[in-house]
This record gives sequence, C-alpha cells and structure tokens, in this order.
Amino acid sequence: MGQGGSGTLGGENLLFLTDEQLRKGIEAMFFAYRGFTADPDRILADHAYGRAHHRALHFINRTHGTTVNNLLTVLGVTKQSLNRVLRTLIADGLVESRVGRTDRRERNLYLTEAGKELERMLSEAQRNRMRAAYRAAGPQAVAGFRQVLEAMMDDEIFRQYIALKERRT
Amino acid sequence: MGQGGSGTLGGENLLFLTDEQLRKGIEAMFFAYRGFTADPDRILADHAYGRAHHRALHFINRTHGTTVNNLLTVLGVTKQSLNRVLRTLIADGLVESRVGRTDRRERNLYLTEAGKELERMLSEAQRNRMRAAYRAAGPQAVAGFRQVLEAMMDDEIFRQYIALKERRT
DNA sequence: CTTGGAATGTCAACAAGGCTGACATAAAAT
DNA sequence: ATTTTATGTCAGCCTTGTTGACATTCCAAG
Repeated sequence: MGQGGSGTLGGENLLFLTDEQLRKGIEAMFFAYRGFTADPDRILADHAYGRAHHRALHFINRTHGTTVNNLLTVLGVTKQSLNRVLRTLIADGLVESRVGRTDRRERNLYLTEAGKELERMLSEAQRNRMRAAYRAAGPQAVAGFRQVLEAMMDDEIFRQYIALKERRT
Repeated sequence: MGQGGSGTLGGENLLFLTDEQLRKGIEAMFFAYRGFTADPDRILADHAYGRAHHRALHFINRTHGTTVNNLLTVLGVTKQSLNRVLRTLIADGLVESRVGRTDRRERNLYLTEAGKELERMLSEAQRNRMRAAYRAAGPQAVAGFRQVLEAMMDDEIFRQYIALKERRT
C-alpha cells in the first residue's frame, strides 16, 4: 500500500521524526507493553497459567465457536503451541471443544462459565489499566494512540483478523 | 492544536470509555506490539539471537558504560537471566565488560564495533516501522500516542529508568 | 467406490528465555 | 574483622515458542 495517501504531509512533520524521537517512541512502547501485561500476569500466576492462556481466553471469548485454525491465525503461533495451551484449558474445564457440525475435522471452541469468569477477571484488570491511561491522556490523545497503533500493525495479520470476524456472525 | 485542557475533562470522556472501546484498544496494543517486534525478530533469527539480546544491546547502546545492576532494573529480569544473554554477547565480541574504575565490583558495559553494527541494523529496522507509522498517523496523533503510552507504564519502573539516565552523565 | 491428497488437530521432543535457590568471589562499608 | 553489596555461575524448573510424526476427516479424481 502506498505509504503516502491520506496525508498531504507538509515539511513540518519531518521535524519530529528525528532518530531521537523515534527512539523515545520505541522505548515508550517497550515500557508501556510491560505495564499493559503486568496486571493480568499477576492474576495468571495465581492460577498457574501464562500469557498464552490469557490470549486464548480473550479471543475465544471474543468470537465464540471459533476454530483452532482461526485462533492460530489470529494469535500467530503454531498449532502445536496453541494446542498445549488449549489442552490445559480444556482439562481444567475453562474451555469446551465441540466437534464441528459441517466439517468434523474442525473443533469449535467455547468458554465455559468458569472460563468466562477467569476471562472477565483478566480483562477487567487490563481494562482498568487502559481506562486509567485513557482518562489521564484524554479523548484526543486516545484517537492518536489508536491511529499510530493501527499503522504499526502488520497489515496482513490484521486484515486476516478482521476477515475472520466478519465471516462468522 | 486545540486539545489544551489536558486536565479538567468534562463528562464527555465518559462516552468513549465503553468496554468495547477499551477492548479495541487492548487488541490494537496486542497486534501493534507484534508488528513492532517483527522486523528485528527476523534479523535476530539470522544471528541465532532472540529478543532478549536485542533489549540488552539497545540499552547498553543507549547508556554507554551502564552496569549490570542498572540493566537488570531497566529490563526487569533477574541477573541469572540477563547473565546468560550477556555471556553470549561478550563471547561473540559484541559487548565489552570492563571492571569499574571507582567501584571495582561493578562491570561497565560497552558495545564493541561489531555490537554497534548489529544494534544499528536492529534499531534501524524498528525505527523504519515506527517512522512509517508516525508518518501515516501525523504529528498530532503521535503526541497522543506518546501520552497514552506514558500513562500506561508502571510508574515506578519508568521513574527508576529516568533516574538512572540522569544520574550518569 | 476407492484411493490419494489436503486440511485439521494431537502427541513428542527440543530450545529460548523467563524464574528460584545456592554458592563463590571480590570489593566496599561498617 | 565482619558484614553487605555487586557480580557471576551452576543446577533445575516452567512457559511457550519451534519442528517432526501421525491420526482423522473430508473431498475430489479416477
């Protein structure tokens, strides 16, 4: 995609794109991501789970009945890696895996009540952090935040994700 | 640009803080971080290094002569974990470890020429991604991006980092 | 219908990089 | 002289990536 497009960028924005500014952005991203995961990580540690379990719970909750394959694509890991996490979640009764109706090779994934409860605890902790940051920064900053993040994603991955969401209804 | 009233937010900002908006922010953070690390990760794979090596190189380059203890604090890992990474970087001739002048228990860490070169390759890839995102979003969005990220950090950790930077000059 | 390939998911084994605990050494501080 | 601090190292564990091998299921071509 043509990086130019929307902008009508004047010379002004060359000013703030010094290496020093970019480096500060990189470090901010590093430290912020640590803060972003810190609260859920503490909860997960109590349950002997890791971040991978959180990600699985999040996206299963997000798209009920998603397949293992969909989840792989979204999470960007191998099926073997995801399988290990799913196995423990299923064994612990947090996730239910039903054989697909139309294609019986597929497994449709759902959160059980217990799964929903843990997911709620985790996402609540994370939302609280996010909410506090949004409040402190203000609505306009939030809009900018989202714009930059979206520009920073690998386009393919995100488009796949959107496509998956739209395909199922 | 107008967003002047950084504090004193009216009731308006309650509107955009729905759980759905927060969830989108959380997912954007997840996908963006993947994009953020993707390019350096590819380079690191060629050298049989991992993300941990990149982080060490980055912060040694950032504050020449930093000590092991400072680095632990900034990176938020244990000395055993950092030591493993540092050992390989020193063995491979990318990092030099000199006994401290004033306190000879300390080790001051420096990048060698080879270390600087790899660091440059990695950070250039990451800066390119960041620059493209900044360009696409525009200066105002970048300001908001930084504001939200800074509000999302664990305050203590970041303050320690700033303190470290200021202490040495 | 049968057979071969493709898609999907599971099991096994390995590696990176976190972690804790224990311990050694050297130097600084008391 | 003793204690504390900074660092390094060894051993062992856990999570979460990886690849390889394999079973099951579906579908399409013969």
